[in-house]
Amino acid sequence: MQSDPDVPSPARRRTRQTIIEAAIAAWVRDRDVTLSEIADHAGTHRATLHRHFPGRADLLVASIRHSIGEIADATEAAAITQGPPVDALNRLVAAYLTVGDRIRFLFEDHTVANHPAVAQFAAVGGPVIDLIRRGQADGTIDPTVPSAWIERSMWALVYAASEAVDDGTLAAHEALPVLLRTVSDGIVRHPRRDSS
Amino acid sequence: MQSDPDVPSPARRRTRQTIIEAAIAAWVRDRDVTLSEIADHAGTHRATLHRHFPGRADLLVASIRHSIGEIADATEAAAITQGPPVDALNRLVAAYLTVGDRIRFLFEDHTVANHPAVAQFAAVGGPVIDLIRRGQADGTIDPTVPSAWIERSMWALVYAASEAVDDGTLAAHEALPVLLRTVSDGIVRHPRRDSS
DNA sequence: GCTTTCTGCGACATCAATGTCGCATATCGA
DNA sequence: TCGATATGCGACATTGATGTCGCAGAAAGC
Repeated sequence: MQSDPDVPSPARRRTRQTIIEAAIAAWVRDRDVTLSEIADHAGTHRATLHRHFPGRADLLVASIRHSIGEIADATEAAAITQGPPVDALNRLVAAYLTVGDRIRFLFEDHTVANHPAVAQFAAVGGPVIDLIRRGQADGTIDPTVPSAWIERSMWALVYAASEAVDDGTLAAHEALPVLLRTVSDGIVRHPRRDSS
Repeated sequence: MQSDPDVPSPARRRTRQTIIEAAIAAWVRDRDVTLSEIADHAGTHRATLHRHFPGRADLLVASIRHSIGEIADATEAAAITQGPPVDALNRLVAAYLTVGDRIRFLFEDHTVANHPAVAQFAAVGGPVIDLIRRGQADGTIDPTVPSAWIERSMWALVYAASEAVDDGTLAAHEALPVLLRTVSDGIVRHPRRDSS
């Protein structure tokens, strides 16, 4: 009855999403998980997984795209073109932390991070670099270091914070303030000029 | 003839070290390299590799121990129990950066990072936590965030800097100053109180 | 020089993950 | 209720990495 061959049935879409979700969760914990284990974790059968994703590579690409989409949505919601750069940056970091597991999935491993599908991610990074440069121009963000490094260090700290929450090093409620503090001001205090 | 069965021949030790070195270098780039490729990269034969390390797991453990040893040596050389905490911390970060590739090897992948052989690493981390607490006690290091998080964020930024040098985002000569700057002061500048 | 040791080389078996298929059953949508 | 679709299930072949072995040649040590 193919009402529209391009639009898969709702049921099919649901299992597809379930599998992707399970794959990301499993891959964050262990890059070497078996497709069987992913299928189990998704509450489905390995054969079904193969029906949705012919090969491991296909599932990987789908998971990457899904993650990038969510990170892009979060970035979008942070409205980083609005308001003072530092405020925007705080919103951005907070947004990143909410999708910390996706970020870890994308950058935990070079095989994934260097995947062609992640290259598309540069499109998401553009506005962020613009934001950083804007802050550097008005002096509110450190102009003495490359903007690319600022972006990189942000990612690194968000990554670390997300991981710290997962393994219990940080409590969920303290992660954001602690992260913002470290990103903004580092770890050294200068009592003479600023004792806060 | 066995002059001493516990002391392997010099030649044997050399190839062993060569293989370990090649393994770390290869694993940093790609967690899924074949033992054949590692052997090739070491300029030896796969069978020889198996003579030194019966299985992949053995080579992994040896590589982990080797890396931990070098990181421990670097930490030792930083003399972090000496002098003002902030100075010691700067020396420590600089020392970490010199062994950045080992650090990336150990923490790039959960399979390695959670390996029992890495647990021994807690022994290396003890003095670092002491250092951080010392700085928090005298007010030169941010006392408002957990010391474990400070240590974690240091690792994360060293990791990122080492990676940035490797992929060309940072030039080798600028990596250390940029890293120290970010670790110490974060990325936000506060013109009213400190315009440097 | 000679003996010991280590390495190069290639063959072989093994094993786990992957990918494919056919059929029965359950579930969804009209 | 009925037809189409999606899934569960298990069997099968394939493939690539791994680990083992024996032998011959090179290198190191005395």
